[in-house]
Amino acid sequence: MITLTFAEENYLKAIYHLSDGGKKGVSTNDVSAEMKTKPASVSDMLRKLGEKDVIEYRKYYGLHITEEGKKLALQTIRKHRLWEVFLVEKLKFSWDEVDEVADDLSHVKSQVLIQRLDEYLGFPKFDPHGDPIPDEYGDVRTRPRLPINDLDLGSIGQIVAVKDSSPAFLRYLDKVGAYIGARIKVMDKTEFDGSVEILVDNKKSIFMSKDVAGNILVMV
Amino acid sequence: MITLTFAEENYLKAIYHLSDGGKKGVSTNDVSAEMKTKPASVSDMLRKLGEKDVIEYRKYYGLHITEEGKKLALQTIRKHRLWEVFLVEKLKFSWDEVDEVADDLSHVKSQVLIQRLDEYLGFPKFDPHGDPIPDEYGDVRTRPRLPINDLDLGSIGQIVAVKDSSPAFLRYLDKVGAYIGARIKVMDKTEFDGSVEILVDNKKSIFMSKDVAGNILVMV
DNA sequence: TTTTATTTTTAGACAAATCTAAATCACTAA
DNA sequence: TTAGTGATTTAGATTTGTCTAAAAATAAAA
Ligand SMILES: [Mn+2]
Ligand SMILES: [Mn+2]
Ligand SMILES: [Mn+2]
Ligand SMILES: [Mn+2]
Repeated sequence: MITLTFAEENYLKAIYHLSDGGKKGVSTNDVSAEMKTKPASVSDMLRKLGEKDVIEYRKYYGLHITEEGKKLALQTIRKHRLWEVFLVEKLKFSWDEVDEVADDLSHVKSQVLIQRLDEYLGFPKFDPHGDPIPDEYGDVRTRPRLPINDLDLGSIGQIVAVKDSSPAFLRYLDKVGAYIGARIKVMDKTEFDGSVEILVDNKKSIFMSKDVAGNILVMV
Repeated sequence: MITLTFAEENYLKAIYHLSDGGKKGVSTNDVSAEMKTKPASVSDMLRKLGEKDVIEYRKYYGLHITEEGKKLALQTIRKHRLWEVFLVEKLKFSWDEVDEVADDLSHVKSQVLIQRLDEYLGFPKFDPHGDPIPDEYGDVRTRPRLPINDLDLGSIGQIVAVKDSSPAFLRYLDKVGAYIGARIKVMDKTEFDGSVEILVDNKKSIFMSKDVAGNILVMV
């Protein structure tokens, strides 16, 4: 049985995200930027993760996450997202405050704890940012979703997730009145700068830059 | 502002308990036994805790916890006990399963988390083992309580806490039907071996050894 | 193809927390 | 009052995770 340390677990989760769930290859510098540690530290960690067979690592050529690695990462992600649900649903945190705390909580060891928490929360399928919560076997039911950018003029959809979960971005969304579950319609698209105007819940109109529109994911 | 590492926090909590809340002096071997680490490791840690002024440490003569140390220990204890309440009240853990998990949870950094948790739990005053939960300023309202041993024959009282919180002892109490809040009456005391017979809730009679009786605390 | 720039790894150091083995101190029992 | 025992500390090693500085490898440009 593979056991990971606290830090290895963190790296693996970051690698999973950078891998886009296992498709893309990932470089040392990618991981360094994501983890905010120096490339030298990353090299060392990659060697260890390679030895534990959770990634396939070739010196100077980056890494690929393995099936085993994916499974373990998904367990950590499951815990993280369940705690995020707990913090928002039960403790009334706002969605921009939960990530850091959930990161801490998700390192608590007990299996039973997570089972009971899941049950207590009513087996939620998505976290406060719209990201799917893997089940205890690591299965994750993805739903097709695309950035507002990719919608045609006049098309309608529903906001189901955000790509960027940084507090700054989430607070911006709060301010303009965008939220997970909101029904939207694309009212205008500006070719020149990629900005978009959408109508939320048939009531409120929001202008947003290309950058913002690219970070809001909708289901059509 | 004094900041303690994960391990220092654990040691300080153990020291607080061994100090009986600050009265008694504590030896290196005491701490070693409590923490299940070697005396050599303890010596090193005591030096560090001494440098941080959370204990007063004289080589070869043991230690005393300082006021500052008490405050910090009580913060950790507060977190620990609030999490224990959460696990029992909300996640349906039994009282013999919570200590280890609560130990992990109580190292999560966020202040806000603990405030919100406290609020969510309805500002509980006691944990599942009957121990008082310090408030955010470290104030702890103690109530007079004494071991069943010290009760006279025929006297009545109410179980308010246990001195030993080990799973083995707690499961024993479950088995014989003793619990926090139970009303008891001392029916018999045997001088010879210190064993006691009590009547629980005017219904169930329990025989217990001196050892057991000494670990059940009652309010008269 | 050769040079240059960028990325990545190695080497060496450090802090934290632990251990074992050896040395030292303090108390106690002759 | 001193020898011996037990408690405690020191010395030195190990693991984990991080860093800086320097070396090496790859990728890009000339
Ligand atoms: Mn998160
Ligand atoms: Mn999330
Ligand atoms: Mn406890
Ligand atoms: Mn307790």
